[in-house]
Amino acid sequence: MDKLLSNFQIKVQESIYNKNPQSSDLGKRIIQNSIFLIDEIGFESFTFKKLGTKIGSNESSIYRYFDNKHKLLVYLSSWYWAWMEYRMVMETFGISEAKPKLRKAIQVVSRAIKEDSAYTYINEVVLHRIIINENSKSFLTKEVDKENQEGYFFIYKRLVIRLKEMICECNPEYSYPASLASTIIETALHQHFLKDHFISITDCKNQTTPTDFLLDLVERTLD
Amino acid sequence: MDKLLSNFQIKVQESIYNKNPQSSDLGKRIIQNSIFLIDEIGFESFTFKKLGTKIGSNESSIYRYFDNKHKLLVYLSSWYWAWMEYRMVMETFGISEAKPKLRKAIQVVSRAIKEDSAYTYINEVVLHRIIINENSKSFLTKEVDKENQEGYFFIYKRLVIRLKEMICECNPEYSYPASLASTIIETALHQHFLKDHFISITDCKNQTTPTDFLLDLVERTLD
Amino acid sequence: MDKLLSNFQIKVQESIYNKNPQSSDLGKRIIQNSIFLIDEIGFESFTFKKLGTKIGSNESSIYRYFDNKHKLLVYLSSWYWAWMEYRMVMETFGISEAKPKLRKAIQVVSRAIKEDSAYTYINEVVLHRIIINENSKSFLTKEVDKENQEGYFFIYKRLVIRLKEMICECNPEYSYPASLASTIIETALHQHFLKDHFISITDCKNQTTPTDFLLDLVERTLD
Amino acid sequence: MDKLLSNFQIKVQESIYNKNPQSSDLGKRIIQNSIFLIDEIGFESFTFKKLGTKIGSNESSIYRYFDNKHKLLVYLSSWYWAWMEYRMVMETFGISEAKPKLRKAIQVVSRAIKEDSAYTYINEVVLHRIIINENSKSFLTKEVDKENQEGYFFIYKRLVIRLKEMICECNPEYSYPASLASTIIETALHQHFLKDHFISITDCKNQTTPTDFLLDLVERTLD
DNA sequence: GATGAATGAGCGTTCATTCAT
DNA sequence: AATGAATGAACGCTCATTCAT
Repeated sequence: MDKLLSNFQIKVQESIYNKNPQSSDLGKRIIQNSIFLIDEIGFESFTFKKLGTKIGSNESSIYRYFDNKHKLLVYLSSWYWAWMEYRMVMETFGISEAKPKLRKAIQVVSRAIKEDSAYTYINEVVLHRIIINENSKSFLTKEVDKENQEGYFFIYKRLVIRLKEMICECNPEYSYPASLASTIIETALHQHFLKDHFISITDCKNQTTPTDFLLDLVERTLD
Repeated sequence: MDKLLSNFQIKVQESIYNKNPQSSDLGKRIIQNSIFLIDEIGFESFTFKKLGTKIGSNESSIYRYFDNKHKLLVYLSSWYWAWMEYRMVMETFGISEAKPKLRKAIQVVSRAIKEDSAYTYINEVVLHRIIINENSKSFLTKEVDKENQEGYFFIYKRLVIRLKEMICECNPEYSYPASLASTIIETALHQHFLKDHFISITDCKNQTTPTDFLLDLVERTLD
Repeated sequence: MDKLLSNFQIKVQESIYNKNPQSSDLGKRIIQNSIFLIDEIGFESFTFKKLGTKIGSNESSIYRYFDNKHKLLVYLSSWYWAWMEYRMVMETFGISEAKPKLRKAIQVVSRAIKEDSAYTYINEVVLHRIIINENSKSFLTKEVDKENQEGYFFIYKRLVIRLKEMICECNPEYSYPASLASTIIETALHQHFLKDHFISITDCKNQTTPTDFLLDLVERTLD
Repeated sequence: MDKLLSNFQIKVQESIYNKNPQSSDLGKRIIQNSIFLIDEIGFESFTFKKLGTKIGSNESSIYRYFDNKHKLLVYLSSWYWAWMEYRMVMETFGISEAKPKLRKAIQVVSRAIKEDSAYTYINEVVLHRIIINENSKSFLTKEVDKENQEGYFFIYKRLVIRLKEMICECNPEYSYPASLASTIIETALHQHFLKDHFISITDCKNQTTPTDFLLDLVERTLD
């Protein structure tokens, strides 16, 4: 499957970028290094100027690809969720029973990403770290409605809806499948954050991942 | 109780501010108007310069109270959670049974804030709106660990821990009381956001608040 | 005469351009659309990038024709004055008496351009508008003397000198024929501007054109 | 009279600046040196950064006074015309006859400014030079109507109207007093420019100033 | 000849902050 | 204690231009 994935190009909403970063070497360097740089200094301190310095290129070149750092974050976020969705679809594909299928899906979205799959210029371990810290900033803005209409969060929402459908298949009577699905996705990130920074308000440790908590939670809820 | 509350001063960690904004008229105007301004233009666009203009005061005066806008956000956030904790404590005080007590607590933290209690210079309806949008930005930073050590998030965590304890009282066997508690708090905000912006991935509407979803979720989980 | 004009190529100083825009389709599109774009957004906001976008071409292509936007303006200006001179020569050709000849010449340079002659890719109505607004910027620069030596304003000056000669023929005793001629040309543009923007300091209206004022002025001056 | 002038503060429309440059030492240095710098390098090349360097101050300080270089130009222009108006009023004050009064007014607005009156931080000789070159750029913009409504060109127009009234007093029958007045002002500048750069299309020399031409023109026109 | 990509330089602006009052 | 003025630093962005194809 990894072989297969390596040929598969993750597709991100065109409206987010001016020029597809996957279409050139510079574009790939922008993506690759923005992940490292955001991880290193945080999104607030991150600027195109610093990124330009890192990739040995003028910041003006980066503007060819993205209008501003916010759009770049939306891109990274979309890429992450597209990748996540792909994995979820692949890993649950062969499972016919509803419950094991949902369990697998939850595992996919909540497990720690342990090794770099190395089949692209994107380091998924680091990307996962920045998604935990920065994902919500991509939509917690004053422009969220306008950007939502332009499809900026389409992939993210599609993933949640897939999860919701799996929940419905498990228990068609359940009243809050969408809310549960969005809570799972959000919690998968949030508990990771808590385990790293606010350990007193989570039960997750490096051994006990959010996965255990979520699997348990969903099982109790849907049964 | 409202009477009581009006005399009760919400106390916020001293390390956050340079001079207590509750100690002067200017300080109160800073708090009062920062809430309105952040609600209006968003935290990213918010600056001390703009706030200064709004309150008819020089920006340099605001520095007497807060070192930077991030600390002001932490203050507002802490104030919100202190206020929430106070309400939770008050409203659950008389309830002796564990389950109804927890139910009430969940209601308090997740219900829509409908009317302005008007007993302070703080507009809680608007504050609630900015907490939904900006709360996570107060800790999703590179300085989180340092600031956590200085107690910036103490009140927030104490509230979660109170909730966790109520969960434990309901079901001492349950393995993830802290994670569940933090998930409740997070979800209470997040589902509000979704209902306002991403309606396709929530079941909450203006009628069906996050409260219903959370009460149902917790009941199923702990029984 | 229109027939004749359509075959007649307005010739502009070679030193202004790198490649003659009349020699290719792209060149003509550059001229045609630069007139519309300058009219639309003003010369200050006008850039080759925006022009490139408008004509569906890369900005670098425009550099083949003009070194910079200033030279393009000089080109448009020269084209306008060459066209104006041509019309003046044509329309006064058959008139033998000095005074009616001068009167006709003044009419030609000062009248409102009402209809699009449509025999070229250049919209003269719009070009007239941008000449009113931008002509003086072509010479009010620090480089004026150098550019003047290179012949950038040759056509403009030749037109004024033609007018001066007509003035001399009317009244060989008059002491300021050149100043009067240049004032006529300048005033023909300036009063158009005033009538559109500063109506309190002109007597020109849409009915009373600069022509009336100028004819009257010259008549009184030369008699 | 010079004594009197030195106490008289030229007043410029408040809407043009953020902070009155006459109110501080830095403000005066900004005005003083902007005149020299614009004269030296031209308005197109002039930037706040360069001005900041010249006055040994950060460009950001200049923004306290003017939003942009265009507003600074409008300020200089307004100052010039206010100063001109003041001189015109003073020098014509004692003249009761209409014709000599008008002649004096024309002399005031068109004569070469020969010496620095030295009673302010403003060098009028240099200011006159930049007005000749840059004045028209203050209104030949896309924003002219909006700015006109905000009173940016009030002083300029008031001067023209004063001149117009003098013309009317000379000859109440004359049909184009406003156009003649605006032409005089414009020509006073334009002929100065031509004498310095396009000598072939003016009769003005260093000896024969625009004044002679204009006095003659007006006399012939109004008699 | 025309184009697309990339770039260096610098512009206008804002921000957070300091200093003097 | 509060304010106003001034500033250094850096941000986001655009421009004109070059280079390779």
